[in-house]
This record gives sequence, structure tokens and C-alpha cells, in this order.
Amino acid sequence: MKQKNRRDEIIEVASSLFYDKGFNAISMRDIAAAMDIKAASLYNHIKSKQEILAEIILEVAKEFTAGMESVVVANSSAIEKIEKVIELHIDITVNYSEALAALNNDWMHLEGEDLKSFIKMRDDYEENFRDIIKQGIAANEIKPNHPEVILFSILSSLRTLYIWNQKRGKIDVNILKKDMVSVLINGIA
Amino acid sequence: MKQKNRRDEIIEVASSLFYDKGFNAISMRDIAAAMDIKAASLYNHIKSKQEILAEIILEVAKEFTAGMESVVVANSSAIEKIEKVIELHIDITVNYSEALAALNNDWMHLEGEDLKSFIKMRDDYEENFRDIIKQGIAANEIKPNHPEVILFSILSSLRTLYIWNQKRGKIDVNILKKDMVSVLINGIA
DNA sequence: GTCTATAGGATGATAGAC
DNA sequence: GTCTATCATCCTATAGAC
Repeated sequence: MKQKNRRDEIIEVASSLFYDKGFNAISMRDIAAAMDIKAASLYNHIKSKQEILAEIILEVAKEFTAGMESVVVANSSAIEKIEKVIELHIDITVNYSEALAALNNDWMHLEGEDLKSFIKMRDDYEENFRDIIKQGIAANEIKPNHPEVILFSILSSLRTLYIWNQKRGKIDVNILKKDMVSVLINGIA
Repeated sequence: MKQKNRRDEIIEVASSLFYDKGFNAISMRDIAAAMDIKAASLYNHIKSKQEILAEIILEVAKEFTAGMESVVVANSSAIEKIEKVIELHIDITVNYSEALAALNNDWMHLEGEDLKSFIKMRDDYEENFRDIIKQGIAANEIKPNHPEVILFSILSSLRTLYIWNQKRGKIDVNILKKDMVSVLINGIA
């Protein structure tokens, strides 16, 4: 286990505050107050407010990228790959619930290389997912609906799972995985 | 009636700016600059920045509420009602695409009665949708998955449709409705 | 590592001239 | 209806004492 230093504590507290109100609504004073110190003291551990945001978002983005890479190279059917992607999202949602708000809503406030890097990871992720769907359609595993509609429908549900998972008492992770796979792949009717 | 034009223009320009960066990242000076006037001039038409936000969000929220009410009272099966809800979201997405960003991401920056009113509309909307799903399960029209998973999966897709609809060239509305109904109700496999 | 003090600039909003 | 000028407050970030 990695020991929790002061810097990590800042990232964690900031994640939680960004979760509620977003990056721009939270000041360095807010973050400091939540840690019972003064804003100036934060700068002994981090370089800027931007750095906090980048830390939060890029860590999770890298998790998604790594997870998707291991799905893509697996020797499985398209449907099995989509099941793996659903499970990946649920695992990350459970482990990084608060960081996901910043990743979803505040990524556009990243700057410079961090912004470019995030956008590339996100686009690559979507492209990989799109390819899986197209392969599934080509192999007659997936119905020939517009691939973009399929991609968007599944990804929207997975990306906003963090909101709903927080709001309503947590369902057991394994039951959640089973039900989401069932609903997203086989439909509700 | 009222001196609507200039005021509506402010709301429209603000919606578009909020769409890109969110309520807190956009200043009154930004809104004014986009209209080629000075920030102080805005206050001849609106009372505060808060008022702009409330106007944007509550107008769309009322559309959703009215639409859901007419679905609820209809004499249809649960699946037919869900189809109507999907069509409602698509229609609103097409007509209010930019306002939906504020509704989804900046509602927590509403204040006082506006905030209370929004939350009540949103909760009532979800409760109506939940009831439709439960009735569908009771009537054996819908598979007995966890109702909350079904509700969340469909609603997530519908609520973030505005992002995807902007990003990728618009598919014809009727094809979009048909495909989304198919994917969300019958699944992809 | 945390503090006080403060720089330097942005912000929402108002007053009053035209 | 729009402008200039301005206020009071907030913001991120730095310097330097302890």
C-alpha cells in the first residue's frame, strides 16, 4: 500500500469538492479550508490549481486506456469484449467515483499538453470501442443498427454511472455488473 | 408583450458559451463581448448572472415536465410510454441542444427557489419514469432486472445525447428515434 | 509545513452621463 | 440602451517569517 502523503490528501479533498460543484466553483481557499489549513500552504505541495485538476483526470484516464488495451488484444467475441468494457467501467466507478466527475465535466479546463493528452486518450478509447462494435456487426453478433447510436448509448450509461451509484445506495458490484450487461446488451423488453 | 428581443439574445449567447465551458468559467464580460457590447449594458436587460442561468435551465426543465405528464396520462403500454419518453428527449435535444449542457452540468449553481424548483421537477420526472418501468415489469412487458438499473441506463443515454448529437454530424431525427428505441429497448445483441 | 501579508488581476454589479 | 468609471470582493499565486 502506498502511504498517503499530504499531496495525495490535497488531490483527494479537491476531488470531493470538484465532485459537488465543479472545478471552477471551488477555490484554493475552499480546498485549504476543507483541510483546516490556509490556501498558501497548499503551494508547498502542489504547483498550481491546474496541476490538481490534471492529476485527478489523467490518473483515471490512464486507467481507462490501460483497461481498454487489454480488452482489445483479448481473443474474444465482440459481445464478450463489450461485457469486459462494461465491467471495466464499473470497477473504475467503484474505485475512483469522485474523480469521474472532473473527468466528465471539467476536462475542458485542462491546459496545454495535459489537455491534448486527455483528448487523445478519450478519442482513442472511443475509436477502440467503435471498432469492437463494427466487428460485432460484421460478424452478425450485433444487430445492424447505426454503430454510432450503439456506441453512444452504452458509453453514456457507463460514463454517468458514477452519479447514480453515489445517489442511490450501492448495489453489490457483481449484481450491478450482471444487470448492466443484461440491460445494455439484451435490452429491457 | 415584453421587450423580448435583446433579452432573448443574451440568453441564447450565454447558453452557447455555457455549453463550451460551463457557467462558472464564463464571465459577464465574456457574454457581453460575444454580443459586441460592454458587460454593464447587460444589466439593462437582466437582473443578474444567476437569472440567466435560471432562465436557461428552467425553460427546458418545464418542457421535460410537460412532456412527461402527457406520457403518463396516455392510455398505452409501458413499452409504448418508454418509446414516447425517448422521442421526447430527442425532440428536446434537437430544439434546445445548448441549454441542455447547463441543465445537466450547472443546475447545482442555481439558488433559492430556482434550485428547489429544479430539483423537484427532476425528482418527479425520475419518479414518473421509475413507475412506468415498474408497471412494465409487473405486466411482464419488461424483463425483471433491477428497475433502477433500467431507469439509469436509459436516462443516462437520453440525457447525454446532446453531446454526441453535436459532435458527430446529425443523423436524421426519425432514423435516430427508430435506432435509439431499438437499441435501448431491444438491446444490441 | 504552515503561517501572514500582499501582489496583481478578474469578477458581479451599480451609478450616472449621453 | 449603451457607455465609462468604479466599487467591493474574490481569485491564484508568491515572498518571507517562524
